[in-house]
Amino acid sequence: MLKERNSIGGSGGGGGWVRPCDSCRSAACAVYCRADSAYLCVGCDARVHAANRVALRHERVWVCEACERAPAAFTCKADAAALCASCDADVHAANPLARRHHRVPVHPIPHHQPPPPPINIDINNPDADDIEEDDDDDDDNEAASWLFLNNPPPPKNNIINNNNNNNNINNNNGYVYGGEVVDEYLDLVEYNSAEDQYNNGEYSDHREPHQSYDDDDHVQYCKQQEGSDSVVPVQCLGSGNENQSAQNFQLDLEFDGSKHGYGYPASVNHSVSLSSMEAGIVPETMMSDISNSNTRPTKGTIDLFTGPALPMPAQFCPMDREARVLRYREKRKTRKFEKTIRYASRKAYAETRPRIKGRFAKRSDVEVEVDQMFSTAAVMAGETAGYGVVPSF
DNA sequence: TTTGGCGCTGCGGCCACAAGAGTCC
DNA sequence: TAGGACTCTTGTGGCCGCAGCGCCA
Repeated sequence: MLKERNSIGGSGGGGGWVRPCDSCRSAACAVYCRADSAYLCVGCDARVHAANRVALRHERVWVCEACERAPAAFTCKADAAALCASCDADVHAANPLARRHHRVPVHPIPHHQPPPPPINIDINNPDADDIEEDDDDDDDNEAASWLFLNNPPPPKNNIINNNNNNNNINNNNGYVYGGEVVDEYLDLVEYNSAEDQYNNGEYSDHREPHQSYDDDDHVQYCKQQEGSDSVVPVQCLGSGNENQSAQNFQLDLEFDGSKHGYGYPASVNHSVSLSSMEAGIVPETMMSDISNSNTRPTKGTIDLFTGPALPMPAQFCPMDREARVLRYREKRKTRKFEKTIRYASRKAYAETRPRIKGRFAKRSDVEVEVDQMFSTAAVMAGETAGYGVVPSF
């Protein structure tokens, strides 16, 4: 299993090349082995460090996700990224918001396992050592949950207190996002990153094999959760409300369109105000493509109940996942946060439309007649000029 | 230390209507 | 099956109201 890696476009990184794996020389490196002083791809890392017990104990860290050339030194929770010292300085000196990001020194990847390390959650034993031993570990696991999106988030972020009877609100004021939680510290970038990860199916296998479950397992999981006195996972909101639990879980699955084998995952309409942002204009000719290629459910809704659940492959082959990761990275590089104008003609019309206190106002008859006169004159002029088509904006 | 007032900032809703999308015949 | 008529939905920008926050007395 590969670690989800969100590279951040720090000025300290990039440069157009990625350090290749020191072993195979073909794949991009993913981890840095301090003992070997070697940069390895995931495949070679697994192969090399599974060779013997000594190698098994090699201390490894992730390669910086921004420059992908140096070992990571810090983990930024808000960016959900492991960065080297240089990229960390560059990225987090960019603006005051970035400076507020909570960063912790990156911890080495523990005893060799297919990264990321699984977080064993013993529901019935919250005090188990597998979860957290202290606050530091708690923070680390939280960071890991962001960094290693393949993992389920640790209970801290994913729980609510039964006694508080809070629905869809966790203790950290995070936002529940399809069973995951979007941290309050996350700005638009992170939010969109998470969205893109969903859209790209990056969350497809965010559960470890032993933690992946089907509906029956989920029911069992919820029952276990509900049997717990202290914590209840977000997926199992409302004790005794199996329908709610099932819906939440179904929501989670719907986000993970890859499991269904859909060409596109279930799209979710996220309303983000971009009024202050520069607008990029999408040529209207593209709209037909967009409309045809992405059938959307009703605005603000997720199609949860239409049709039976499709069979889901439990695992993707490594090549498939690698391709998906590459596709995601490409998409991330070209991602734009500007407001996208889908219909330039509508924009032009809206700008010329009469307003009253900012609201669109009805056009008076005089204005309509004037418009008709102008349009007629324009058509006439176009005909005399030999043009039979009135161009759209 | 607490409370109330004030200013600033950001977000969401509202409006009309052309154009796209879908349905029916 | 193609195409016209019809209905429904979407998207567009600027202003206002409101909530949240910080500052000060």
